[in-house]
Amino acid sequence: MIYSSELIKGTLKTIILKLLKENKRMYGYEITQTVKEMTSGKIQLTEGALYPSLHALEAEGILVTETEYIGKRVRKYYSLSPEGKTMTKEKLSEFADFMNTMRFLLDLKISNA
Amino acid sequence: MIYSSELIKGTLKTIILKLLKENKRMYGYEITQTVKEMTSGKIQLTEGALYPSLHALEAEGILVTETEYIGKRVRKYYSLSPEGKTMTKEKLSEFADFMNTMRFLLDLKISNA
DNA sequence: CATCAATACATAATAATCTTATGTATATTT
DNA sequence: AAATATACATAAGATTATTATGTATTGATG
Repeated sequence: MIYSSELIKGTLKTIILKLLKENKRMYGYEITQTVKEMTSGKIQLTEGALYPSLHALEAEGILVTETEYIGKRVRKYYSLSPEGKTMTKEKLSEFADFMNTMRFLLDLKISNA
Repeated sequence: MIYSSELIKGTLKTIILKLLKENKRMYGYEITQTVKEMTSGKIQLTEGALYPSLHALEAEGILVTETEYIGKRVRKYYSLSPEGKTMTKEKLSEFADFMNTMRFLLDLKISNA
C-alpha cells in the first residue's frame, strides 16, 4: 500500500530536514531510497518533487551543498546550514504538535508497535 | 500559534469526513468553528478552502446535502452518503497508518497528555 | 557484449489544492 | 447605528506535487 498523494503533501520539507539532521549529509537519490526503506515502500518520494524542493531550501539558505564525483558521475550532497539546524528544530517541534492535535481531532488510537 | 499552512495541506478532507461521522450532519460554518474550538485555534479552516472541498465531495457522491432556512438565512447541511461512510473508514485508517509511519520516520515522542 | 536496471542529476507542463480577496446577505450585539 | 458574527459562494493567484521527459554513468544479466 502506498499512501494517497494528498496525505504526503506538506510533509516533504520536514522529512528532508529530519533526515539531514540525523545523517549530516545526503544526496537526493539517497534520500528517496532511505525514505522508501524506512517506510517499507509506503512513502516514495518522486524526483520531480524532491529536487525542486532541495533547490528551494538551498536558495533559502537552509541547506548547503557539496558536489562530488563518483567516477564520472556527479553527486550533490546536501547538509544543514546553521539556520537550517535552527529551522529543523522548529519544524520538527511544530510537526509533533500538529500530529498530537490531529490525533486528538480524529480520535486516533496510537500504535506502539 | 497557528500551524504553517503547508502542514495542514492534504488533511482537510479527512477532517471533514471524521467530523461528519461523529456529528451526523453539519454545515460549513459549523465545521470551521468546531475545528477551531477543538484545536484551541491552532487549525483555522478558511472558507475558500472548505467550501470548494465540500462541493467536490458532494459532486463525488461522498456527501449529501439538505438545505434549511433559519429565518431568512440559508444553511446547507452535509452528511455522509453510504459510500461516504465506507470512504471515511478507509481514509481514517489510512491516516492513522500514515501518522504512525511519520512518527517512526521522524522519531517523534508521543504525548499522552 | 549488448541490453536492461539502477544510479543520479534536472526541468517543464499540467494538475490539484490552498490562500487571499471579494461579494452578498441576514442576525446579533454594543 | 454601527460593528461583529453568521453563512453562503467564487475567482485570481500562489504553492506544491504529479507526470513526463531528458541526459548520462554504472552495474548486472543473459
